[in-house]
Amino acid sequence: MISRQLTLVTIDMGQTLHAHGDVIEHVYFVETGFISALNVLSDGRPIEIALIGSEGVAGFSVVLGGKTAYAETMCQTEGRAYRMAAADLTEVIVNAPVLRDLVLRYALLFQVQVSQSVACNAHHALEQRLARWLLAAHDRSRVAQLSLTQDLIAVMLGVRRATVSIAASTLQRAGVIRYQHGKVTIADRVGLENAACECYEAVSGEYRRLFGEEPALAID
Amino acid sequence: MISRQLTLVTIDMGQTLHAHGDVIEHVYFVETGFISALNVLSDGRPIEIALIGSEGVAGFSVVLGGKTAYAETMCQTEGRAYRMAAADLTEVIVNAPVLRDLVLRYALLFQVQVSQSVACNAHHALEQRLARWLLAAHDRSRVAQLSLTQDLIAVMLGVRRATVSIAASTLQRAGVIRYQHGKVTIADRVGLENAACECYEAVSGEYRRLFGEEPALAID
DNA sequence: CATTGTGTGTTCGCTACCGTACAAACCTGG
DNA sequence: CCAGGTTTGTACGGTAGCGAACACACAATG
Repeated sequence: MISRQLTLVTIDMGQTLHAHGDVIEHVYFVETGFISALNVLSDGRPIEIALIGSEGVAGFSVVLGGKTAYAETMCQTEGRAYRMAAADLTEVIVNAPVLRDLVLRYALLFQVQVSQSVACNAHHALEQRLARWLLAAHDRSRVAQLSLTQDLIAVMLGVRRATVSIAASTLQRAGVIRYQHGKVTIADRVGLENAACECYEAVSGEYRRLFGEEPALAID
Repeated sequence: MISRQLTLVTIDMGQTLHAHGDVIEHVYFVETGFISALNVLSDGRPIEIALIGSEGVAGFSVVLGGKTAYAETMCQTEGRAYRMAAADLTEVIVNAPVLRDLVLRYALLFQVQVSQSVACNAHHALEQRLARWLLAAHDRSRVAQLSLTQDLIAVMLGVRRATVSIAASTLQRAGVIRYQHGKVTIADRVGLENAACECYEAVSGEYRRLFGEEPALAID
């Protein structure tokens, strides 16, 4: 009965679940909302390495043998998650091969996201990257209107806010998004997909390959 | 007796061990030399996401449940590696917790490398990144003179060769490296460390944290 | 209603790196 | 020792994004 060790908790926008270097006390199986995994440089500048939604687990690196968090995890929306003590997870997976394989497979998907971001950041224009990011956020929140400032997105993408503003204006003029004071609305999902680089599709494809056909994890 | 399933093979410079999308037939426990893990965009442009040396295993993603390779692995030097059938590895680790934990911990280190590259590529100047890359290559080959053209390094770092040439000239004028027609010599290791960004130290530190104190894997 | 804070659009000059190109230096094989 | 391929240095104009700054729009509060 794994459910004994799970607690449903609410997660708040801006909340840090794991700070860099901290011992990982809990992992979070996301239910709703989404979480950014960040790499923080010594001067404090963070940059996003991957987005975590209901497909994922924040703090999964305990399963790979990590005691402390390398990536920070920070909530980008309010939402809900099942929290589990890290020690319970590492213990329980010994005799729960299905759960273990699922978490390991997620670790692989996470890695694919980060790898793709390396290529994307190196070779794709900001406007495409912004579109890709909005699509990923949209997938994970499933609402058309997101509470996201350009300032925040700029930090995630590792660019200036002004640069995001210009790219967002272009997308807005094309009619695919609308921006209103801290809120983005996805007006034309297909248009946004066309505006994004291949990286969105590359990661989605890998997600389908890894998790596609089978049912979602039923926690009992 | 794991050694029964291991074959010592030579790896050649330029050889591709896993191509993107291919079924992973074998994994390679690197003995000498080093291997680049690459993310290839659909237009064919590759970019390096991590370096694999004797600390690592090319093709480790089978342990996470991946059947096909997402990252390409390509040898940057000649060297030696113990090759093992992927199926044998996944089978053997069921009853070899030490080996399994070691490979999983390596998967985590690999992830740290890729994550750090995201931040590094976004925020650090090419000269620092070049220094970082040379240090990583030097660590893994343990020889001061490396057979590496600027063209190759440019592809790895995702920049033009001309840009590498300029950065290399600066490092050369500072006396930390020497370049002679396809061969780089590390002349001043400490100077090179000073020229590199924090990312080199961040990854090394994480390596020590994950693998530092214990003896290397004794395969018997 | 006025005030204050927050978010957005846009500007300035600046720099790192781009794509392309070409010549010089270097190694190798005949 | 010469010819041809490889590697490196350097140049050109072009551009995406930088840091800093400012005005304006909107939202929340008293």
